[in-house]
Amino acid sequence: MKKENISDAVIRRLPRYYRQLTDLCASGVVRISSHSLGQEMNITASQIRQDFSCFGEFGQQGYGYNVEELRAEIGHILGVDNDHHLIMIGVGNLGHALLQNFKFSHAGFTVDAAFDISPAVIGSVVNSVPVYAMSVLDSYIEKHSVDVVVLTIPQAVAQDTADHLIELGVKGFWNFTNVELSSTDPNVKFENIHFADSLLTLSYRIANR
Amino acid sequence: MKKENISDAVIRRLPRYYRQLTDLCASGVVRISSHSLGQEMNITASQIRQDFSCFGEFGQQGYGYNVEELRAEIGHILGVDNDHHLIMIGVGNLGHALLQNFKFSHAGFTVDAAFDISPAVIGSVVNSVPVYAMSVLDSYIEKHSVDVVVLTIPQAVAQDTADHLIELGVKGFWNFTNVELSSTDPNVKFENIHFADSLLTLSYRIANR
DNA sequence: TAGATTGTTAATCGATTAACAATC
DNA sequence: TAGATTGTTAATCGATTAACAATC
Repeated sequence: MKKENISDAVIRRLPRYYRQLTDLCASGVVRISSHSLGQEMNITASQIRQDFSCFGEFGQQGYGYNVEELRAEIGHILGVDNDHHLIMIGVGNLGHALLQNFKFSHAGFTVDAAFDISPAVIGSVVNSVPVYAMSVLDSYIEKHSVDVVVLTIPQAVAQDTADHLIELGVKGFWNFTNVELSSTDPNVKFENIHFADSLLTLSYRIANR
Repeated sequence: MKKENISDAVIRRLPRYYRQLTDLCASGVVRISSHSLGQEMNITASQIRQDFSCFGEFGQQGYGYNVEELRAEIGHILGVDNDHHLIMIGVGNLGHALLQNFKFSHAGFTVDAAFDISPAVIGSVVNSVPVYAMSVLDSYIEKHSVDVVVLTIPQAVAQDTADHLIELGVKGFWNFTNVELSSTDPNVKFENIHFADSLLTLSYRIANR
């Protein structure tokens, strides 16, 4: 175990392992070797063992890995059992869709509240999440613990809103705006969903195959 | 210029360059050097020049790059001037949100139609995109050219739907389901938006800072 | 012209793969 | 026990960075 300097590439594979192992659990598979897991995921057995060894020793020689156990370990590494608290800013079409459909709890998150400027949604409750006015955001954050803010707001106000929230002490952002957010504080983490970048990548691939 | 074997990492940086250059254009910046572009994007000047040199020679010694020209070149490489045609399958909350808000045209895509099984949306028109019944999907694809299918459907039917569409000749998928789609045909391209993977990555980062 | 900056080649760094002793 | 498979060290591969001649 050498918990130092886990590379971005490794971290991004963890959710994939977790997903695959969840599927295997659901199919009732009890044990799996790095070799067969690799075949299913199109990853070499070597890489899988390397990846896991960053965090501990989860297998057994001659046997492989217990699926349920390994799933729990990786889930733990990812923090699904941490009960993080989250609020959403911007309850437009996309925010609404996420509140309705996305299983935040599967990733260990509780959605406590949502905020918007539109009187049309303020006061409503979406999938049991109350929608408040932006004017009460500051006092909300002062009173509650907020680990992550979901930004589903227009591009134009993205960086300003993020800056304001960082000042209030927010350290995690799930950013759906097509803007590269940044902070001078390296402890503030941004995870971006850049729809446009993704579609452009696909555009390149279908044009250059 | 050596258009062979462009790595995934390079391709994924192209949309970011395009985005930054679009912003610079909008700000009226005329020229930029690899050094200043790198500072703005947190990328080394070397890497920027390496990346661009995969596709051609877009700069001028002693001057740098003309912003508008470079933006056009990268847009061209990404295929934004290709007029690709796209249909959406699944007009639930998320599909609806994309149709309403996402600027498909900025990436060079025209959304021709959407399909769903729910009578509640069949026959409706969302942001001037007509929603048809799934039962007419096959005949639609036979009659029209479809470059990309957006999959905003439930997980459970994702791989089956994709398989069926691949048989019908579809070669590009923008996949929003939390499923790893695959095809034996290497010419079929998948680009995934895995919300859950993204949030889990953020969960890891805030838990391990 | 002199200064700036490119495109490209060479050097470095990091990530992936292969190999293998340890051991269940 | 013999076969299988791990965790880890070493070898390879590829991507990033540095350096520099070419030249605007």
